[in-house]
Amino acid sequence: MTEGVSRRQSTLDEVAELAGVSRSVASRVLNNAPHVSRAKREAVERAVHRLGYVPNPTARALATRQTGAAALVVSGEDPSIFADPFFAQVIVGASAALEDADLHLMLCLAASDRGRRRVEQLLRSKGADGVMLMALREDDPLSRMAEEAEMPVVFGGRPVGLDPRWYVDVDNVGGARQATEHLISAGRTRVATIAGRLDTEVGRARYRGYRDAMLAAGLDPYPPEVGDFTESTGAAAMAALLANHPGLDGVFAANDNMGAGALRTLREAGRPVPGDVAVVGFDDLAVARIADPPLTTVHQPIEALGREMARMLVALIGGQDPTPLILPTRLVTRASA
Amino acid sequence: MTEGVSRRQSTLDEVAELAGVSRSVASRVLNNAPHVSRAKREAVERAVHRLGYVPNPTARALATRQTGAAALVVSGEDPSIFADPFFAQVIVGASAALEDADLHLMLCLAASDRGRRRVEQLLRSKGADGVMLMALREDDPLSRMAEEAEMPVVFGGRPVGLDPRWYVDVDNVGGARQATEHLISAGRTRVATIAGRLDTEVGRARYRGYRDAMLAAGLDPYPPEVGDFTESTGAAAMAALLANHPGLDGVFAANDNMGAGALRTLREAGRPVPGDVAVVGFDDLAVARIADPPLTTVHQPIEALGREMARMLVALIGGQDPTPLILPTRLVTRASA
DNA sequence: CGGAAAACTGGGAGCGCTTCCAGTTCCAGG
DNA sequence: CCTGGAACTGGAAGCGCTCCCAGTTTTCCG
Repeated sequence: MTEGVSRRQSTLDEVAELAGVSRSVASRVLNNAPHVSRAKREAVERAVHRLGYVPNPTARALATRQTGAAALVVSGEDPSIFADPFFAQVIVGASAALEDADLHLMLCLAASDRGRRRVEQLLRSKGADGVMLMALREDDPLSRMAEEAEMPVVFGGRPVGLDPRWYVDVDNVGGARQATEHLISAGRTRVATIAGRLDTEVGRARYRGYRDAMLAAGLDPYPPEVGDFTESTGAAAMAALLANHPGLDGVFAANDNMGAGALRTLREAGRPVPGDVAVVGFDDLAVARIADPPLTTVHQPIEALGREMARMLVALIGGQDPTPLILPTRLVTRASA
Repeated sequence: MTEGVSRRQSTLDEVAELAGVSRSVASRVLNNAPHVSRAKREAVERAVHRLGYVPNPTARALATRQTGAAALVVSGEDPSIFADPFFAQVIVGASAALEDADLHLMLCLAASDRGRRRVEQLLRSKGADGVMLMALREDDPLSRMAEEAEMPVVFGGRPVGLDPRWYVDVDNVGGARQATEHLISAGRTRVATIAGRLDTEVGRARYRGYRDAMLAAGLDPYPPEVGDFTESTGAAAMAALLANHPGLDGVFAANDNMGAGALRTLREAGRPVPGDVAVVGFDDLAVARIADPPLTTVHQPIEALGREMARMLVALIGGQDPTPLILPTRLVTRASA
């Protein structure tokens, strides 16, 4: 009859006792530190095995002043922003890199006031060894908190109006320029843009890229029609564009969701794509492949973004001073342009 | 000149000293426990404020034997399974519920062997107060680990071959039946199905629902054409179906991704939807709305799934014994059927 | 106004682990 | 056979907080 009843977790003391050594030696074995004779090392290992001992991470954390966890904070006033598959990919990348450093991933959706307060708590109480911050808005209270935190902080994408010391970003300006140039080089001259919220750096940067490309080609940039990166606002923006500039023959949408929305509006308006109007998106998410017609878009290495953020954070935690990173983008040509 | 230099974090002892009380009293104030006079309470609060004191969660965890965190473990041999927007929504729900209980969310993608070992470590070392488990496969090693863990465990969706004590699931059988009935009641009689992997409970349950509905209507169920829940395998499965049963007039796809793939194949094969072949999906993710034609599908309350899992876990952690939950689904009629 | 009950207080013993440091032991080399 | 140093070892002092408990002060009635 196996006694499955909750036998208390065994401790390092018990291991040491069973192995006939002191707690210090047992500890050294577990952290494979030097100064342990082969014999004792083996004795301890045997004891660990027999007892099924697992070190208590909390106690270890208290003693070492290292929590063994890194936090990924996603800001935004609406938790649904997180539903964007973008974040899932970031997480996959970050998770893998943290795993390599044997750190746990804490996820904080800092949408509500309450959530933000908890993040502040986390930052100030050193509840994690470091933090990755994403999707900050203009005047986001998290910016201030992050600055005051005496803790490694890595930004994912540069926040508006801040110039953080450590960040990983994607070449949004370059990508948007490339997308617009693609449209222009295909002979389109009346190219409008559906921009993302201009209180985000992504929204601004992609608009800037569009604008640069237009000016460089000697064309007049259109005033940006702004959406909030969702399909429905993309559709609405496209409708507005069509109403104000019926003659346009190309559209650069600041992300794929809005691009898909634009395609829908164009379809409903009976304007063939790409025959009449060509459309380019940004992100290269699944929706771009599924859209009809499949959306030409700017691919960005999202998983790599997450991975590099985590790596940078790990370096920071390790006392190094890594340099910021800007990841390249690349145009993916499909049927829509 | 403000001394921004890393002044050591202040401790409860310092607060107590500044407030002129003992550490115990200060502690009681912080946990607003009874037996503290109004005067001392205020004195402590003032000291906390002046020192900018924030309790150290690690020390608290060690003393209370509660980590203040719950883990969400997503199994699967491929981390990309996590890219499914499904999980993002689960997380939004779970995160909100955990926030209410003031618990942090740890996310574990247990794809690699290494990842699985880390989860085991977590389970055995009580590195979290409880665990939510999702996407288990048949014979998933996590099942055994979860059983042995002396820690609250809640399953999201029932794992194949296990009958866990606590879980939250969605009415997959009922939803699939409903979807199939919808097809049948629209006059379709040659209804095939694109099933999800049959080594997952979801895949099996949805196939069972399809089968039940067909039999109940006196129709012959088709053998399932199996995909792995991705768009491309959905497209491939549809192609296979078309090759084997060119006469079919309806398809129930076990999720929206595969449904979207099916739509693509049908479009490429020149089979009008829904005129020639009607299609119904499952999940009601964004892709269903964006698909062309928009996909009729079975809506499942994903965010609620996450929320209820977290709530159940919180109850369990609180020593209660909640009952399993099966969340209802509902048919959403769009153009594809 | 006395005494019992209730409210409050602070000392101290942990929680389980790391790590400093003062010994001990063990070898070469002299 | 002795000596200095390198290799080990284990005692003990924390890490910062909770909480039991015994002692002290109030409060409330009869």
